[in-house]
Amino acid sequence: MKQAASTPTTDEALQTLRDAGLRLTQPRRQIVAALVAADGPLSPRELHQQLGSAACDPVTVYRCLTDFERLGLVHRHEFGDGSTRYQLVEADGSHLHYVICRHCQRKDPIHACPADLEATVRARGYAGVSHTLEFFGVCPDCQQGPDPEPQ
Amino acid sequence: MKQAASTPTTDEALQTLRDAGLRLTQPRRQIVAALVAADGPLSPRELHQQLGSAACDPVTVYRCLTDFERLGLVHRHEFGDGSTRYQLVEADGSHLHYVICRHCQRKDPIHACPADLEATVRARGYAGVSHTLEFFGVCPDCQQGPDPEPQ
DNA sequence: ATGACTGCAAACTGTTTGCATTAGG
DNA sequence: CCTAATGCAAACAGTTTGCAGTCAT
Repeated sequence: MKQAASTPTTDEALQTLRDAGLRLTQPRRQIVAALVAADGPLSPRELHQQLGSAACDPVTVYRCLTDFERLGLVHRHEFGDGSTRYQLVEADGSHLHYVICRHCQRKDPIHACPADLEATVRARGYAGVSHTLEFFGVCPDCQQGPDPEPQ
Repeated sequence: MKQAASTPTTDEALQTLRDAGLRLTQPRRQIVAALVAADGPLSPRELHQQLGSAACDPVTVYRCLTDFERLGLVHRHEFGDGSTRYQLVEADGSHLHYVICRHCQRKDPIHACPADLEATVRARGYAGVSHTLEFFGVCPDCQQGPDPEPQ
């Protein structure tokens, strides 16, 4: 038996690409590795910075992330701050959601997922259902201090 | 007693603005009226087009919608198509969520809301909690015909 | 070999910002 | 009046697109 929700290894993720008929190019390998190593959602820009500009072109990061999402390899987050973030889905297909502090922009993972609501959607006849969910609020710290960290 | 979930009237919405200390300017009145009349989420661009370019500057639409969201007057949607959409919240504070067809981009309202999950967030000490939730899938029509409406 | 993929450059779109002017209370 | 709010112009950021060269298979 394996553990409930573990991040896929780089090899497992690469296998997903191979199975989908995608070529295992150098940029893709590096992007996958960075996603596996990441501890939270990354924007295309952040991802590219971590790889170093020598690794590949920023455009390639966009293209790869789009493909990876289509394969269900990564989950897309819309934090409402102008850029999309991506995070590897767990081995069991689960993913996290976050609360974003309206004041300090801090992202706090929440272990709650409306996976059950997807059943409602499937009942409508939709296939390949996924979802994005983000919470927004003012974190405890920012409620306390009159001005802990505006930005 | 009043009905469960009805769209606020223009006057009710304007009162909200007044209560918040915002001035009832001409552009704001028109934007509120357009939101009340709307039957679904509108992007700033769509909203501005409905008003007619004579009504006000597009920038004003952005500023107003941002303010309105802060007041909890409108709900923000992130359909992942590059632009944010706004919709008036119901009189009882409820709102709708949507399924977006990955193929034809159709938006289908879903009467399911993870309002209960917000309790989890509040339990963490967050205040003024709100959320965005969108579902994505392939609608029945697009599953049928091999190519009903690619775009 | 050959088609998928990348890199580069440039276009685009949605959104934000600064500042002078206008108008709401 | 006096300040919030608007309009205008311009900057910005993230993302997309076209095309020629390159690399995985």
